[in-house]
Amino acid sequence: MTVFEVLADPTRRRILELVAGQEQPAGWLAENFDMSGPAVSKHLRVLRDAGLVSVRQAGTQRLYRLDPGPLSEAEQWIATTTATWSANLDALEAHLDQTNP
Amino acid sequence: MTVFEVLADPTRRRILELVAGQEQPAGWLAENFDMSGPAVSKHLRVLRDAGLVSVRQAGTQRLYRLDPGPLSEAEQWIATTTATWSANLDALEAHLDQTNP
DNA sequence: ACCGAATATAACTTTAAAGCTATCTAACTA
DNA sequence: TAGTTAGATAGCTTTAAAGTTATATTCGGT
Repeated sequence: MTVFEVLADPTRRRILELVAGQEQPAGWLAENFDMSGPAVSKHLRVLRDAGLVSVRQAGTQRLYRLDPGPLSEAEQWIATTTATWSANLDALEAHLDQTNP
Repeated sequence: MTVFEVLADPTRRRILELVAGQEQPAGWLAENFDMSGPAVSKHLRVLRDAGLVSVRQAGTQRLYRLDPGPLSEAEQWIATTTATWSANLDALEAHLDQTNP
């Protein structure tokens, strides 16, 4: 599953927001959503497999925290694509300046 | 459909790359993919609805170009989330520096 | 060793996205 | 104005993601 596919789901984006500030136990995360525990657990699984979160066992609970690596991968794609766009925009403007002084 | 949902599909991401540099006709875009024309047309529809591309009629063909607005929206979400993460990382390091001089 | 709490996995159902073929629309061209 | 080309829409099928309940696992406490 690619980063963008993982980010497509709003529940998963919200989870990432919740664990960005500090690590949080799975149970507490689940409380934030209007769905069953297993459903949230499955989302956590997807996030783990994609490397977007990491887990740490603390007694009986599992603490999740953000792992920003894959996020910057996505950010890069956006930045590159946008850069290509503005490069071309600049070229166009330069051309207009030249032909229409 | 949210920006991230739209970006989840690899065909759509590739289309955005193809129209980032300069506007391109729908037919030429379709040639770049191993799928039917209508399938590509549907992706273009999704991209239009999301405001990620705009179209211009040129004779018999339709020229698509990137519209970067919604992209920066997605970029912002990533940036904010990452920022929250590093803010906390900084706080943690400061704490460690303080307790472990 | 046993029990309860926290979380994960299994098996299943429902829904929607993505593809296909066939058909329609719009614009240029003879 | 009839034909041709470019592209979009309609209707349909298949696949996979996301949810559900039930069951399994793992750890700490008694």
